[in-house]
Amino acid sequence: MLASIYKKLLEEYDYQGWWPVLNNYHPRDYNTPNNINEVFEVCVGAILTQNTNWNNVMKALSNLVNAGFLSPEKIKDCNIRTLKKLITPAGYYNQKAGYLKNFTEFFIKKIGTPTREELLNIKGVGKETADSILLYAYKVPTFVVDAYTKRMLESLGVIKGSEDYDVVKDLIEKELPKDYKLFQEFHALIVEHAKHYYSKKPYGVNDFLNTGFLK
DNA sequence: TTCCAGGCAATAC
DNA sequence: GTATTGCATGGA
Repeated sequence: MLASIYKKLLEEYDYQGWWPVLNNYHPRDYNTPNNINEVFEVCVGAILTQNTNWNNVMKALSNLVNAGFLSPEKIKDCNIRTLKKLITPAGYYNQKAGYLKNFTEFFIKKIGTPTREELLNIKGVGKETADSILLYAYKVPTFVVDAYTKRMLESLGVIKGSEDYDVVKDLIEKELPKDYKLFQEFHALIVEHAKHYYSKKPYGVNDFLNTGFLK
């Protein structure tokens, strides 16, 4: 079921090349992020994009880059007010500035790939952000369940919609090869698809996935 | 003008 | 244990 959804979405939208680094998507390149700076950038983006559209996140990331602040050392040492100002376009900047400080402190100490547990212990990193960081920054095959994913799967009748995050995550992972490349593409494709069909109510109207092949 | 976005933590029930 | 609420900008 989920494999056929993935296949259909891939046919429709092609490879997405997530996670964007320096504003660039990179379809079929699964080596990105290539270095520690890019890894850090993906993590920062994952925190900034919480309940916020990517366009606003790009503005915040650009501000950080232009100010020379997109590095662990800078974010760790900078004045919190300065940080808030730079990330203002991403919204919730009072909270997110603190979240970035918390994450950066962890990032500087941590050697190698963090565990999900470690990430979840950081104030400001919840399940989706932790999984985004693992999947897109560290290439760990863990699936990212977002609001779009649940919305789409509910509309398609795959889930009820009231399931907990980890239940949906396990359900998806169970039915697919545990491959970080596939997980990256599938999540990105779901977001792309959902922007078309699951952003406005009523959800799922004219979704080509919902017109017969699943039923 | 209203609605929404690639959630999270704190609080209330 | 589950449901609500506050957080905020910028684009459609």
